[in-house]
Amino acid sequence: MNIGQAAAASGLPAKTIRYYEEIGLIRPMRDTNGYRAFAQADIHKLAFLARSRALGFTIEECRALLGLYEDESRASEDVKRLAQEHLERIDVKIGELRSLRATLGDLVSSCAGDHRPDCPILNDLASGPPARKRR
Amino acid sequence: MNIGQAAAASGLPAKTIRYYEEIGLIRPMRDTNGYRAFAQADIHKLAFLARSRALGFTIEECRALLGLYEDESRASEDVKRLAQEHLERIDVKIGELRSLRATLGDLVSSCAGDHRPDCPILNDLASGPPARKRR
DNA sequence: ATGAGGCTTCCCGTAACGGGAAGGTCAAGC
DNA sequence: GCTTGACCTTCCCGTTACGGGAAGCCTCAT
Repeated sequence: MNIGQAAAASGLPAKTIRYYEEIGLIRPMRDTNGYRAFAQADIHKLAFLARSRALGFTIEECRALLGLYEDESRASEDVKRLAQEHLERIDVKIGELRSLRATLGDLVSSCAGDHRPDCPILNDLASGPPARKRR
Repeated sequence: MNIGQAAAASGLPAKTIRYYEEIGLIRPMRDTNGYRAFAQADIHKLAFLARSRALGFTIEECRALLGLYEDESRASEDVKRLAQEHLERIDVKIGELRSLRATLGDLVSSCAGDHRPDCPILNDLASGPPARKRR
């Protein structure tokens, strides 16, 4: 299996697969012509990585997860902790975005959005970031 | 006012201020010794930028907003549209994160997290990203 | 033999800065 | 007058996870 087929089978772009090899996430064999030769085990790893990345894990977390995946003597505790930390990061991020969304939503709805220059959005922006706690 | 004071007054790190000058967001004067000399107008712009960035606008959006801010003949419509688009991006992002959070939350709570190797999280990851629609 | 795809490596660009080096400047204290 | 320490300057590298594109080899079908 060369890289095009590995890409189709794993759902990852060829560029990404090459990158994963470069940073040592996978180590496919090489044919005599220099082409990468992917074994089924490689395809499985790639699919694992694709899914992990899709769930938002960073590359380094994926590396750790892959290590745990291949370690028969792992403790599920270690896996869970990684996922838990990621989950918390997501919650923090959601919180930040919701806060942003609220502020921005207020501003947007307070702006007439017509041909006149007066704009509460610009007024808010011009009031700067410090001393911004006046509710 | 040199850069340290401008930083304190605007709430932006000096590094960021230099960067903003480099990409043409501001154009402070220079003293004879080569030090940047910030006028009040520059401080206002910096505060505007700090607030805009804090609201999640990209640098290019900030550039546009700053342009509108300084354009007395602007239409608030243009400002509102920029903010509206940003708002929609935020909503999309929140949606994605919530979806992720749901999936990840299920996985985390399904994992025993003990010393044993069995782990539903790894099982899920190993099932790859394609054909993942089976509810 | 030639053309169309694949494959290879290599290098640049992304967003928005942060860290740190090497060196000039300024105000204060001795 | 000199030194110290706190500023300031420019410059260059590193970050995340790849994507785009060039230059060139391999293979198969016409």
